Amino acid sequence: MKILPQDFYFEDTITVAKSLLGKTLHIKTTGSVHQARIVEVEAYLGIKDPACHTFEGRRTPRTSSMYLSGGHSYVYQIYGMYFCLNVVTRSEQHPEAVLIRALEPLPLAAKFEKSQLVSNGPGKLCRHYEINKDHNGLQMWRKQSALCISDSGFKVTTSQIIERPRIGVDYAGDAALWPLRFYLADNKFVSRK
DNA sequence: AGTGAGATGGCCT
DNA sequence: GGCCATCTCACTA
Repeated sequence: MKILPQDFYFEDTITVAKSLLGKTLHIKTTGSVHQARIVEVEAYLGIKDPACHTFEGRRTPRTSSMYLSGGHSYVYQIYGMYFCLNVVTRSEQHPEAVLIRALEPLPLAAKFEKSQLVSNGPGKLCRHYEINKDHNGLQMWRKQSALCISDSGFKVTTSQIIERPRIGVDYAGDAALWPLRFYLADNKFVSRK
């Protein structure tokens, strides 16, 4: 299994976001290892992005891991009951990240069942895979981390990537319209059509 | 199908 | 005190 090296995450955030589509997320929980394909992401562009937690250089305890180098995880709690998983991009001087919005569980069962729609949303996937505050600030380029990402050879072409405005950021004015949500066309596990 | 509200609590001002 | 990068269920039609 080819773990993505840390410098994979040093590129510009939109490039990393698109490149993460089709990659495999490995989640180690107590006793078991899960794998899932990344099928939907969103880019958050740091200090000049009103939708981003680090807009205008905001730096708080919650967002401190966004100021780590690319390849670290950034997990935060939202609405008191959900967690969201991000992968930090670029360098310490550029607190940007990619939100993982949906996963396709692997291996895929022979028959698609609705009950398997457990990871088609940023909060749902963290709930299902038990990703929480303990998974904040991990080095995702190391295979011994509880979270890491590999390239399993799944091919994604540019024409398969749908670009849409991000979800749930209406407070961000114009930025709410920026096409920074990316997902795989025709994938059943994407959070919304 | 589409809309609206409630759950629920840490974080930031 | 108010805001949330969400999810689910109830209700309308």
